[in-house]
Parts: sequence; C-alpha cells; structure tokens
Amino acid sequence: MASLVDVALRAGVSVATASRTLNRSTHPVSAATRRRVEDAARELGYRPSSLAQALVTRMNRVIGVIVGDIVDPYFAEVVRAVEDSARGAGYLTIVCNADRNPAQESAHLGMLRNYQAAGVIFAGSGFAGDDGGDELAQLVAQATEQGMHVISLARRDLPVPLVGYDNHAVGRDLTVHLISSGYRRIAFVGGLTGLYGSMLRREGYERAMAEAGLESSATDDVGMDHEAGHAATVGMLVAGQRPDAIIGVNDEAAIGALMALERAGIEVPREVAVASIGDTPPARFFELTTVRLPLYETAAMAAGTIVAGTGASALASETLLAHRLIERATTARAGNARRRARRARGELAASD
Amino acid sequence: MASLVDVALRAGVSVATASRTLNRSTHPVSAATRRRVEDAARELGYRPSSLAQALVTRMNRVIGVIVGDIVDPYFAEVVRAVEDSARGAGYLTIVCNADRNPAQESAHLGMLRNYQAAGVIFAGSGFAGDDGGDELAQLVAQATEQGMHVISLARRDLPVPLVGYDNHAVGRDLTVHLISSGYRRIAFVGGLTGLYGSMLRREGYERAMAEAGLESSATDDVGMDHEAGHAATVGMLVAGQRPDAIIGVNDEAAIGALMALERAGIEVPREVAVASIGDTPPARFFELTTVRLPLYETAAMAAGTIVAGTGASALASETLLAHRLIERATTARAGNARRRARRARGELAASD
DNA sequence: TTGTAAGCGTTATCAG
DNA sequence: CTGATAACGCTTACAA
Repeated sequence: MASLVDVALRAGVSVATASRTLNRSTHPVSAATRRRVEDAARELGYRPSSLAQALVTRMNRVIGVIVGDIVDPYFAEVVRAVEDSARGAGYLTIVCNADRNPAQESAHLGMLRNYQAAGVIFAGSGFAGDDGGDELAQLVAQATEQGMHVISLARRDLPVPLVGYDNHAVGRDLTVHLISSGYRRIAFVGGLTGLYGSMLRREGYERAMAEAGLESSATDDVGMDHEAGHAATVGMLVAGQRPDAIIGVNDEAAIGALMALERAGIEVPREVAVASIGDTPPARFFELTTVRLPLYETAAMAAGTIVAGTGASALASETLLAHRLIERATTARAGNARRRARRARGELAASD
Repeated sequence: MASLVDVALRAGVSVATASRTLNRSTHPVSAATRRRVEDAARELGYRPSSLAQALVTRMNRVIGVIVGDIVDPYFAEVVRAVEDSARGAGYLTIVCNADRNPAQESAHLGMLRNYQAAGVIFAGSGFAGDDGGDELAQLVAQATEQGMHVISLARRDLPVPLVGYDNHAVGRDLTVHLISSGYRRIAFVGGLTGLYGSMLRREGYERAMAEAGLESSATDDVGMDHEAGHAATVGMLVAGQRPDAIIGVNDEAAIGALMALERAGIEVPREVAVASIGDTPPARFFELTTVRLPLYETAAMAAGTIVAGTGASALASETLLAHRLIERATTARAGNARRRARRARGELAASD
C-alpha cells in the first residue's frame, strides 16, 4: 500500500506538501506542485489511511448506532436514516445489536469509544431501573466528557439530549381519534412493562379512555411482536370479550391482532377495527390505520448534528418531532369500503 | 483521555510493559507488575485506542457489509448474522446501503479500504453487466491483494469467493413441489431483469415447468417489492388470467400477490395458492408456504472466516448451503384448513 | 522479566 | 509557497 511518503517521493515534494495537496486544505499550493502530487497519487493508487488521520486529528468520521435488533423494521428505518446522513458527509455507520440489554449497550459503547467515534446514537428505549443502567449512564457521561456526541432517540435514564417524539401523545391522539370515530370498547394489546416507549403509549391510551369516561382494557407485558398481539387478541376472544377496536402498541402487535381476528373469522373493520403505532413498511401492506412516527427524521437529525460537529451541544435536552395519524382500511370510515373495491380492480395503487 | 504512557507512568513501568500487561500477550509479566499496571489502568479509566492499535498492527477489527437497503428484511437478516459473529470476536460491523448501485458500492469499498477493514461482505446480487461493475471488480481485486478478505453472498461479477445458496434450485424445487401438489397454472411474479438472484429463481421455475410440460407465465422486471407482486397479480386478474398458484420472487412480492388476491375476494389457498422464496419474518405471519433460505448461515460463515483471519483463502470459490421448503397455509394440503381453525381457537401458537 | 526505540501514516506547527 | 519535525497512541523486535 502506497503511503503519503511514497507519493511525496514520487512527486519530489515533502510529505507535508503532499498532505496539503491531497486534502482540500486551506494552505496554498502551487498549481504545478498540485498536479505533480495528484498524478503521483493516482499512479500509485494512493489510499489515505483513515486510521492515521483519525489518530492524529483525534476525530474519527464514524457514527455508531445502538439498536435493539436490526431485524426489527423500526430499527432498520433508524439505521437507514443514520447511514444516509453519515454517507452524505463521508462518515461510516457502525451498527450494534444490543437486544435491549444495558450490559450489551455498555460493551458496544466501550468499543465505539475505543474507536473515538464522532458520535453514538441510542435508538431504543430502555427499561426503567434496569440492571446495568447506572453503569451505562456513567460510561455515557465519560464519553460525553471526552467529546463524543451521544444522543438518544427514545426516553432513557441517560444524561444525553433526546431527539424523539411524544409517545404519550401518540397513544392519546390515536385513541381520541378512534373514540371520535364511534368506537367505545377499545382494547390495547402488546407492550413491555418498564419499557418507556411502550408504557407511555399505553398511558396515553388510558388517559384518553378515562377522559371519555370509557373503561381501559390493556393486556400489558406480553411483548412487542406479532406473537404478543396475536396471543393477547386470542386471549380476549377466548374470554368472551369482544372489543370493537384494538390498538397495537406497534405495527407488529397490531398485525398479530389482525391475524388472530382473521383466523377467528372476524371481519376487519366491520366487526372489529384495528389500529397501530409506527407506520413501518408492513403497516402499509396490511392497510393499517396507524400513527406515522417521525423515525427517519429524528434519526437523520441526530446524525446531522453529529456530522456537523455541533452534536449534543446544539440540541435542546428534548427535541420532539410531530407524529401524524394515517387512516387506512383497518378502521371503518366512509370511503374505505369503496376504496378497497376500487383498489382490487387495479384502479388505485396499493399506497392510495 | 488516559493513554498507555499515563498508565505506565502511574504504574512505574515502561509503556512496553504496560502494553504487554494489558493485552493478553504471551510475553511474560510478573504478577506484581501485572497488578500495578491493571490498577493504574482502572484508576485512570484507561481506554486502549483501537485506532492506534489498528494502525500499528495493520489490521482493523472491523467488518464492512454492503447491502442494498437495510430496511429490506432480507438484508437486515444478513447484517444481524454478520454483527453477531463480529461481536462475538470483538469486531465492529459497518453497514453500507448501496441501493444496488455499483458506483455506491465502489465508494463504500473505498472507505472501508481506507479504514483497513479486516473484511468486506457483499450481501446483494448485482446487475449483470452493470455500469461501474468493472471499476468495482478492479477495486475488489486491489483490496484483496492488499490483504482484505472480501466475500460475496450472492452471485456477482466479482473476483471473490461466494458463500450462498442455489437460486436456480430454489426456484425449481418450489415449482416442482407445487406441481406435485396438483397445481398446473403456476405463475411467477416479481423480479428484476439482470439481477442475478431474481433471474436464476425464475429460470429454475421455468425449467421445472418445462420439464412438466407446463406453460410458464412470468411477469418479469416489475420489481422486488410488495407493489410488484400486487401489480403483477392485478394485471393477470384484469387480463382474465386466473392461475391456480402464484410464486413470488421473494416474500414481499408474494405478500403483494396475497393482498391483491384478498382484495379481489379470491380465497387463498382454496382458489389460488401462493408461495414465496425467503422466509423472512413477515412470511411467517402471512403463513406463506416458502423456501427458507440459509441467509443467516451464509452471512455468519462469511463473517466467521473473516474474524478467523483465514478469510477468502479458506473458502472454495463457491460454497452453497442448503435451502428448505416450508409448507404453510397459503398452499392447500391436507391439514392446513384444520390447522387454521385450531390456531384461531388459540390451541396452537402462530408459528405452528 | 523489563526497558529502549523504531516505526505505523497522518496532520500541524514553525521556520524558511 | 515549501520543508523539517514533532506529535497521535500503540506494538514489537532487540537489548539488558
């Protein structure tokens, strides 16, 4: 591998000049020298060592993103957003699966710190009072002191700015919408006790129900996946409870509910409506009424401040971006039935 | 940030000794010294600089994985596998979205090379004779010479070993299975002309059809997503063609077909069966009969050889892992109907 | 068992 | 405009 000295040698200049030429440095370089150096670099197939650059400049153009599981479309979206922003600025994106385990997160943060990553983004919400949370918080504080920009996309017990959205309002808005659409026996399925995001969504739901004088019915702490929504729904059906609408804590739980309903021969939305939170790609194809979360936007914003070098300091302790309700076929409303029929005839794209 | 010299100073030893102590070096170190160094390191909160280590040892414990789009569950699964293997060996995983664009891939490979990544894994199949493919192949060759282990998970015009599966056999086996189940008018939906994986699957399908004396019906070059499968299916229906089974080029296309059928009021599998290729998580929840691809296994194997340091040299030019047919509810077979009913009653988990 | 010193490939400071 | 040279933080012969 040709190094800078090789280039300098071949061009007949000093390494300093070679360096100045090859970076778009402000330092002046004569046109003739510039050419010679650039030619030499090309001929030698010179590749600058990002390692050496990072070592000497004490800043590594790398962003770490710590997710629960990249296979979860929620996190995949976040990583995509981060990588898009990173790539645009010449940064690389390191992805870490922590499976919501603070010890794993600590381990990852440690490695990222060893690499002097420019920033680290925590994508998932943690468990309240989880084991290892204190150690993590301490590590984060150290990393921050050291100059690393660390940002969280979800509410956590961490001394870092948050770029996210209001989970409580999300749950509440969706519930209020269903109520105003005429639903009364609204159930909430899926969730994990202690997981901030999950808890807040449910609390928002309960708040809206209480304000409307309706009784809440949440099957909590069953999980965040299809299975969870499926099991919770089957449980209600077996117990003889028949809600007129079901809210899934996320798209996956709602899809689980949808499948359970379908398998039981219950028509959606005529007999039971279903709504979800997330609007990940699958939601579109299940035609789920859902709350679109500003996932991409929050992640891109977090990554943006990191590559801008302003990082956490440019951020308020909390930046909340807006969510938006999207009405689709799984809740009844004038027009839906007709829309479905037209789509089946191919007159509308599936996204309409 | 405390460096090794700080630790050495505080422990009253040389940096060499400090280094030897803190790495699990084979070099002998007295117990007393060891303690002193370890204490000093702990007290100072010493973090080894991975950058410096990589620079001097000329090897960076980092694996790059270049995917089409991390949001695609197919690629998410690959990245998860790579990261699992990497993490287990103390490696970091860099993910790059290239959107199947060779120029993007080249750019990413360049950055990874600058970082002296231990290895790079190409996850997606490329387009045959794509622009920029030559340049990419050249870059790959250089990277390999330089000692970087680069491996592909899909058939490509690249001078690297392949760890994958047999797409042609996948398409053929699935088709043969459907034929032997009694289906005759089998259509193939979704795909992209020139995309190796896509083409091979379709060719496998066509081969099986031809061997059975049946007529093929593929709507090619429409895409690999839900929309593609949906549009192709709607197209057939509108044209008055009614297959008795539909194969999706991947899970997403099959799900698109499924939705189109459902929206048209056509019952699956009674009127039209659906099968797919992939077995990504969504496939399970749509109860798709599918071919499970050894995605995780191939990616883990590729990553494994990289962290083992043997890399490409330990690999045959082609390593093909086995796929497996999984029968679910979207194709008719004795037992399926009854199974659905039992599941709805909650007697079976959704995964059964 | 420990220390010395020569790099690894850059950038940046300070003279020319 | 160009050139020495000292870092950056670490590993590793080679000595002691």
